[in-house]
Amino acid sequence: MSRYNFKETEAKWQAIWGERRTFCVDEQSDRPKYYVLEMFPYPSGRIHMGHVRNYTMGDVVARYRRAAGYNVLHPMGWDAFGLPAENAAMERGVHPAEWTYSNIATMRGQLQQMGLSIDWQREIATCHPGYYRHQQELFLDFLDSDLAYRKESWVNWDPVDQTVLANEQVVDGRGWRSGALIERRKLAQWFLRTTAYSDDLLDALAKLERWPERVRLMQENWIGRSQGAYIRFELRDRSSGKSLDDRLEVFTTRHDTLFGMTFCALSPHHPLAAALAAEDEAAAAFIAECDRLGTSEAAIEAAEKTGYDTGLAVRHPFDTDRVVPLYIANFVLMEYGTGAIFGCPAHDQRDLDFARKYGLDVIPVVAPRDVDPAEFAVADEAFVEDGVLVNSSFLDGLDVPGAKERMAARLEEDRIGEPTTIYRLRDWGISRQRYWGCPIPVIHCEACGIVPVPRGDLPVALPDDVAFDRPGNPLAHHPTWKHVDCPSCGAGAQRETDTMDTFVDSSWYFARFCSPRAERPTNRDQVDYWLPVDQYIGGIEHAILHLLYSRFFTRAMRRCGHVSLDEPFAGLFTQGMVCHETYRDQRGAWLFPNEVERRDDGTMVTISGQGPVTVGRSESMSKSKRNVVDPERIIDAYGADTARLFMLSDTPPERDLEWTDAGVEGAWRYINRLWRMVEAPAGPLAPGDAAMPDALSDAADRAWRLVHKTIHGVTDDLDKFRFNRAVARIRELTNLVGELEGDGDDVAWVRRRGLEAVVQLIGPMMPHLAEELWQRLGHDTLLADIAWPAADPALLVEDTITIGVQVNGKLRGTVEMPRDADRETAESLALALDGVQRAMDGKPPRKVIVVPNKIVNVVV
RNA sequence: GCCCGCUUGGCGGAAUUGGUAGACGCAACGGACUUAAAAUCCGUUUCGCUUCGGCGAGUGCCGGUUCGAGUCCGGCAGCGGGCACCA
Repeated sequence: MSRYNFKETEAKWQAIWGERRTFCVDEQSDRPKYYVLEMFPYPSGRIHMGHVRNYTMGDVVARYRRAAGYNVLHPMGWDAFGLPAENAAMERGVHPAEWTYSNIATMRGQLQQMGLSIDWQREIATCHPGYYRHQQELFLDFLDSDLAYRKESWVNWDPVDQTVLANEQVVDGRGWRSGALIERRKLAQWFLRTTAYSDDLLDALAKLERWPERVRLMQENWIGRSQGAYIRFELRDRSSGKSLDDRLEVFTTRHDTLFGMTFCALSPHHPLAAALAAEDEAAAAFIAECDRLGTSEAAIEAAEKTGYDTGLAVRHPFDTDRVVPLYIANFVLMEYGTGAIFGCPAHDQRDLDFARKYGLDVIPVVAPRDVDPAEFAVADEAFVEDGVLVNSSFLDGLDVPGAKERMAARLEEDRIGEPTTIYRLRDWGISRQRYWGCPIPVIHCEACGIVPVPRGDLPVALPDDVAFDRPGNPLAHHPTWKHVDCPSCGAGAQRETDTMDTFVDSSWYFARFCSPRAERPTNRDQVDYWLPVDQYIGGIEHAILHLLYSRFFTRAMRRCGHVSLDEPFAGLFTQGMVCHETYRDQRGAWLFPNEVERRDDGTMVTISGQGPVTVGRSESMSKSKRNVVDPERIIDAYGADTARLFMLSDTPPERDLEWTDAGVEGAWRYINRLWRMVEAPAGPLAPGDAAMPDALSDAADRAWRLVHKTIHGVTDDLDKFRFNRAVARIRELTNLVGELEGDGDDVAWVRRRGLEAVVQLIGPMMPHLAEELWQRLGHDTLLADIAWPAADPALLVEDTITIGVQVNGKLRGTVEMPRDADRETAESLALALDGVQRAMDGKPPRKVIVVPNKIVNVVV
């Protein structure tokens, strides 16, 4: 018997699929369409295990749907713009384009080695002018539709590198590369009006039934629609008591607690705070201190709450003798509401922490129902639940919702406020002061203002001759690129040098795949045929931003006539990460898994010097911790099918997967076992065209029934993304078929049919091995072109079943009985069991619960 | 800090709608084959006790609902994802 040669076999079938164009799409098909898409990769250099997992899952879905009778679109492309290319340029002097295209070439080869059923004719790269020129057209459409606009906003500015930094690039208030203290700066930036669709993006979540509930929840919270009220307060100078002209407008969701207000606070970026800082050095210093936290909401909210007393006072609108101090506080966000709040420490934990720190009053105005209001006090924990309003004048005695309503009405009556709905969602800032991105196609003219680039002049292409030897945006430094004549008046003008956020690139690539070479961004016939994506697969880390931006983009594209639908992804699956143990040497330096080995006594040592190795817990594979395994090495050593099977076995796809050598070996052993079962079966196989024998022995019948149960179960599992269970079921069937003994016609027939079923069912997971075995079983049609097997419903139900018998809820035995036996039969069979009698200890049954075909529970 | 998840044997996990906890795989141990090793095949394997018939405990922790809870409810802990310029 020949050994399974995976190298030869995998190359052979990849060549055959390629020659026959097996996976190239045909829109003329009369089959129903099915669009399966995995999140396209960033071309970082080489594929990693996360890619292998993602694309294996997608390929299983694509191949399964194809077999199940669908016209499947399964494309691949490259999310090719972004910072790492510029970092490579700076660090190694290689041009971003060269670096990117060379990475793409490498990674394309690696993906092709995986044997994915991808239509490579549709490949796109977002850094290619053939892609981004259409993105520029979309931008111009959005500009025309008032969905794109320019405004000033705050950024993290690195004064040394002369660039804007992402929050993750700001470490302890300093730039990651330069080490310079970062500043907050206001910069004119381009925005997309995501908030135009706040309500729609929120309400439409309910219709995304094939999305994970938690993703919908996260998006709901992200959009953050809340009902509340604006309230305008009179401001006074605290020392003079004089009333000021300016009013302070706050937003609150707890207007019911207005009588518990003991202070007000401004965001450090509130215009009033800026005005105060202009005349008050201490205020300016405080604001500067707040700015050092950067723009990250996480950093701001996790920081200790601090404030600066402005010396101004706020007058209570209904208790007019009361004035409370006005602070500037680091935890008030300018981006949310009005950038100013009133503080009610008794009923908000953050306000309470702040009040305790600055010695402010705490006045409870909502008391729990079961407590005497006179006795009720707030200590370290704010009372945030519903209760009865107290100390609140015209609100006393109401519950929280009632008080909100009454207060809202009163605010409107007195014209000092009104109820409102606000959102946490902000417009999407897409400006990046970087080279390697899609140029924003506008021109700044001194006379005409902002002038869109005429559509006939698109694309606005990136210049190739750029230098990264000085700080700042290379496009801005380029000697000629930005100098153009104004399309409107012809005078000298300047191109916009900002490029787009790479999230823009990935917000419509799924639409471009439908007609990747079209002259316009989309071809309406094609997108109408293929969209929505039936199954989208990617990491949970994209649960909010990428998916929300894509949902927004689809709506915006619809408004501009490029697509006919709102929701791009009908089904979504979010996969877990791939993890590995971490290793460090004596000096604490991280080690790659292939630098260490396990000794017989179980301890780990370095291969080079046999030095001691500390094993850390398993974490998501990352270059920085070196706990990575290169997929190419696994594919070289064991083949793509082994890597694919391992990715699907054992761990449910939504959970994190632990990469282990032992698991890989297990997958490899199974492949060889299947190979042997076909190459050297334990007994004869019936001819391929043999008819079913008239009678089956018990063993053959049992195996034949399992074939059908497995087909049924695996089909259901694949529909529900339970790949690990599907693998387990196929292994069970493999075991039983392998155990079949004898050379009778019935056994020989079931043996053949069993093997064929195993090969067909494992096909989407291990396509190369399956094609090879299918051929060796005597078929001359590609397995990839064979219809998915169907289970015979008659073989799925058993005549006798075994159920558990409990006494007082504890299992005391099992009993076999005919399926759908009546209660009396079940009860008497159950009571007759030795273990049951023993457990009953002579006591009469008080009650016998019989759940047909499930369980009998005797209560004594 | 806020939002969202996850937690079952030595390990990855299975368990339909609340109905026999541990399928399938890994590892370990015992055996067969072999001059030997690898590979392969067979067997054992939740833990504790056991007179070997069984008995008791057990799904992160505490409590509740139920004839019956891994599954439902309340509280807690640990770990992870996201927090708007990484992709």
